[in-house]
Amino acid sequence: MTEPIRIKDIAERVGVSSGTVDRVIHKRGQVSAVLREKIERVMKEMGYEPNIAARTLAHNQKRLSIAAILPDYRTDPYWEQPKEGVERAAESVRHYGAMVEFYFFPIFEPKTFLITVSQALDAQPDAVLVAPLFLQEAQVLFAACAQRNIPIVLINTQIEDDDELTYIGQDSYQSGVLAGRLLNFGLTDGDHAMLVNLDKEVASARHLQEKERGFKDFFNGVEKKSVTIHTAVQEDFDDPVQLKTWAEEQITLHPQLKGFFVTNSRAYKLVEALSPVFLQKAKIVGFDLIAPNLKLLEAGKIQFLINQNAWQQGYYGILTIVNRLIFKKETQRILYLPLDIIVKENVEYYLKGNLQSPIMVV
Amino acid sequence: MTEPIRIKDIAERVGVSSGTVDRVIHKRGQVSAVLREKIERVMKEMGYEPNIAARTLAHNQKRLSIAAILPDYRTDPYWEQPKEGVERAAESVRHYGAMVEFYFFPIFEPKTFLITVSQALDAQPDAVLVAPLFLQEAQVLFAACAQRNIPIVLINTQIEDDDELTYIGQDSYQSGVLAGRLLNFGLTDGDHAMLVNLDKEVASARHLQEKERGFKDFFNGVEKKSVTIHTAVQEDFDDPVQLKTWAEEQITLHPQLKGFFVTNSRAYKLVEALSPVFLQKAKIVGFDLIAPNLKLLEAGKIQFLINQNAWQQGYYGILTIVNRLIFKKETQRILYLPLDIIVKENVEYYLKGNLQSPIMVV
DNA sequence: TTAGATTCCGTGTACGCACACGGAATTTTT
DNA sequence: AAAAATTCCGTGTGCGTACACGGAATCTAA
Repeated sequence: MTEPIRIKDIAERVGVSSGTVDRVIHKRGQVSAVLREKIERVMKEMGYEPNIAARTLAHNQKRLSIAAILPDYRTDPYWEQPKEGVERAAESVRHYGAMVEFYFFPIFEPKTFLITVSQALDAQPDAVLVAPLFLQEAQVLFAACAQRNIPIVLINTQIEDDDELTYIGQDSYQSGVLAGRLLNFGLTDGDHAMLVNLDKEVASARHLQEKERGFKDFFNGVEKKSVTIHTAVQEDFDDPVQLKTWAEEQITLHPQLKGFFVTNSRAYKLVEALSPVFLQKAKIVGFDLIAPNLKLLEAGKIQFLINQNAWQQGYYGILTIVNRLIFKKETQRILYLPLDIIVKENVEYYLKGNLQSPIMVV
Repeated sequence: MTEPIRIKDIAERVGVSSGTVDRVIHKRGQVSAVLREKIERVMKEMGYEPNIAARTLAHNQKRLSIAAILPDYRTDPYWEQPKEGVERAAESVRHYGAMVEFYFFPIFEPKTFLITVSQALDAQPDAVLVAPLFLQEAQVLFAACAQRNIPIVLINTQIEDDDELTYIGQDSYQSGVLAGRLLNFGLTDGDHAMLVNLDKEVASARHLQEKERGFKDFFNGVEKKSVTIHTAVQEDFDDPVQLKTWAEEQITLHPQLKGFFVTNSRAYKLVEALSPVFLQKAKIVGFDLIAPNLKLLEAGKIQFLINQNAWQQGYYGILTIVNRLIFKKETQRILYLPLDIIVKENVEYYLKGNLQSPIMVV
């Protein structure tokens, strides 16, 4: 193995001190143009790559505080996963001087979200990780971060923007297409299928719209069977009685209904609202490996779950920030996590956050 | 954030020098029992965790050479993936003084495998990564490694042994069960399905046996449809004409045949041997994201591919070794990688080795 | 031309850990 | 009891990088 090239090697080759090379590397100026170019050339020639361990060690007096603004995990089991991913990542990077402060907001309250945001910003974080559920209110946060010049990483909900936003999560459209494919496997010609939004403010929820678009596009595509698609929204998913009534209505209305695609992690609520008899023939595709869903997957009452990798969204979100601000690495603007297809036979591999051993980005 | 505890902090608290604490940490003796216990106690109390960056930096005069003994990737596209995973990992850990030397052997030649092994061992590696395709011959390698007291990591083929072997790969039995589940989705009552081994020396290939067992167990289980299962072995898979003849025989023999489970990455060879007409109705489940399979998945001629994560097998294999020997971390004996279900709608996420940014285990 | 301002570059120290070296304290031997 | 051997522990240095500090060289202004 060839010995790694050090700053010192570059310096000696050029005939300057290591401090000068360092200034070039960090673009800290104070170096004449001639010398700078020469040093840059020699660095390329010799293939210099910084020693991360040494860099980290030298850096380690620096402290990095990250604000994680997430929906309250106590109001919705889905949000436990990003939280745990963030916690795990925080643990991994603690040694490098990064710390994470959580700020939780109630899942359906845009106004409280704004209050939470201002609390987070008051603490003067160096970076922000956020699940920007509310399009309007998120803009306020984006503006504030742009003004303070601190990087911001979005998870779960993708919002395009002029600023330097990073998104980590799923491709919602594609997940809708995939759901179509999976339902299609289980259905036969003439069946009806229904896309169900068990959510609030669906019209303004970008990711739900995208899923619907993808789902419909699949069945308009070439490979589909002749399946009729319905769509429905039910905002009162927290009231079992009402949900049951609603579900039975749908079934009577569409007797050919054989398949459901629930666009978020609440497939279990739909299953609970459907009669056991009906369930025997029904095919259900949902999202996310949360406990109530897993139970029904195991019982054969949910056929497929698409894993949104919520845990990884949190984990990679933090790692991305640390990579940028501590290791000063280039990071990608958009990281689409895989759309894992989960059945009971492979579910166990996706439960522990996929990363059995702590992983550190270098 | 609480400041990280350093060796120095421990030393001051106990009233000794950092050198003494260091000797306790590394169990290098030269410390009285009383003091040792006291230091160990204080370390726990204060929750000492070594600074990986500093440790790595201090360690860095050490060199670690790893021998990677793999089937020749030129004879079988499957083996490109582990090779690339190993290469990527090698790149990530180069800074830490680890280097990987490849040793390739022809995929069906046990004798050449032995020669390759002795070549690898002649180079005096500090650790070995191997795909032990040949049960008998692998024992020779295990013995040699045990004698030299160097750790060995197995990928792809799991072999139990008394020695301290580490296995990274799939759970073959479970992948068979999963294949059963997937085929079951596409078949209807009364259909026949066939498990096809396009391989040589199947009887002594542990992982193929396990897949078969899992597949059959699924259809003997509760949730299955009434599907009749056949199994077949075809060793002359490299001769298209012969394979075609054989395939047509099977179809005439079993007119109800609607589904195939190919137990390795050669599903594409079966597809090429089947008539287009027959393929329109056939359901095919295979393994691995190699180019010819991907093309057929895209074309809708293969319904499902199960991803064996061959890339990751190589990647995590190297990382495990580095974790053990450089970072001195505990590593797990068995790492079962996920059994990803791949359809054309989610295939793209699994192609780039899943790790877009270089990742280092710490 | 000289003092002052500015640009440019070298030196030194710290980061936390690993380990070699040697000195002090204790035990064993003479 | 003195010498030798052994156990035990502290000190010092290096790993490669980041950055503060200050000195030397060059440039500007009087």
